[in-house]
Amino acid sequence: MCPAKISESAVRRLSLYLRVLDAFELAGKTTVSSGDLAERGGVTPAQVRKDLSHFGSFGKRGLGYPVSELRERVTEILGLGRRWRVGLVGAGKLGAALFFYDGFRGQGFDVAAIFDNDPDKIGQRWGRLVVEDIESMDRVMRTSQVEMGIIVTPAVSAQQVADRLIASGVEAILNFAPTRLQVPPGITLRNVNLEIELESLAFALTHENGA
Amino acid sequence: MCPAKISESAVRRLSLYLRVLDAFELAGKTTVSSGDLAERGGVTPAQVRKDLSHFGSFGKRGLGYPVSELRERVTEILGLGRRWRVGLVGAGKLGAALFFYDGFRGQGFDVAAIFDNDPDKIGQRWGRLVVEDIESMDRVMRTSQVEMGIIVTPAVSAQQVADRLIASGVEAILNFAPTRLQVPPGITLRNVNLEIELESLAFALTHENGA
DNA sequence: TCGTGTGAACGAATTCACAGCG
DNA sequence: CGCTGTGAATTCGTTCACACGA
Repeated sequence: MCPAKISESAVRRLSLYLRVLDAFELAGKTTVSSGDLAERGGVTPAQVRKDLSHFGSFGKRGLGYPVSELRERVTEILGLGRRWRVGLVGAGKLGAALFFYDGFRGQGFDVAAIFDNDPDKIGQRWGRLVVEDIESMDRVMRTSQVEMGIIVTPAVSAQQVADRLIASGVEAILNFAPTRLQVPPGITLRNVNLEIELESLAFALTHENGA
Repeated sequence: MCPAKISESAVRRLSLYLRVLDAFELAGKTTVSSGDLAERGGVTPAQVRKDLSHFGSFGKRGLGYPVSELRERVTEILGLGRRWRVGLVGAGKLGAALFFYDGFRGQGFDVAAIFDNDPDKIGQRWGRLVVEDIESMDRVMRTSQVEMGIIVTPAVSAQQVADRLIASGVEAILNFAPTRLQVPPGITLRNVNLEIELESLAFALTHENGA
């Protein structure tokens, strides 16, 4: 009922449901059925029920799920009942875009440190933070109690940055650099790779038969 | 051998192999085994062979695959034997980061138009382009022969933008807005959602047992 | 009756294991 | 031999279908 082995995609769907629940709660609905959630989330009702059932029985038969309570439970399950401290490595354009992106702090994630190795960037003030030298990562990460790292450096530096992050105690990394990173077991890594996304679109357009 | 139904993840692995092949070719290697590719790509040798076998027999038994030839074939398969024209919708920070990102044009993708609905942004010169009014999307997209759209607008505008892109003849969309987009069949959609990635990291950190 | 929760059926994707060719 | 190419076996995720409780 609680934790066996939840698939990566199931977890991502929970994020989705959470957003749908937010919308329903805002709209004043007090209960939703798996069908309601499914429709707004673009999945099947059975999928919704199965996903939720991994963590317990939150619904009432014949009625559906209590919106507010389910929202709380899913928030808890995803580990969003608290705030997370994030370190951003790479003070380039993409780093800036992420840093100044609002729906970030709104969701419980605080950027607590920014790093770069470019002397021109180090010392710059970004909002309430100052861009730190990558060399002082270990010290800064520990004093700021950073738990997650986001890599927005060029590909060549990414592995080195990942190694440093891990050495500083970070156990979860989101990598935007177009490189396959090697991380030891126990470290969670997610990749966002623009090139791969575009190439998969190119493949789809090239191999579509009809239309 | 050629086209049945290739899974999305298999296509993404092809992108990966392509990058590994680039590295091998640069290093002067002339043949690689599935084991070589697997090691550098973080997958199993059997997976590599299976993925490639969907498109033909490129290897020699007892020897491996000819690097240069395989690289050409995979490039062709992914639809990267030509350049693609991309339209960027949203001239904010993230849009700018993507626009000025190099490894974009390097991979065969050219941003051919940028749109926004903010009067302050419309008319701005970005490199060789001028930010266009979203209202003129249909005309601009057609004269620029744009084939793919990238959405980097706030969530509230994203669906409307997607509809317009599709009306302008675009059949492939990469969506960075944190919203579930509805698109008709025949339109390829990929989502990149920062919030979902972070939440999946939060889940992983919350539910890790060992350490 | 309605919608959940869930075992069972199904299907997709990965891995295994080996025949076959250089 | 060594390594590919591929059916067979397996694992994993999704969907079905129905018993059960509100």
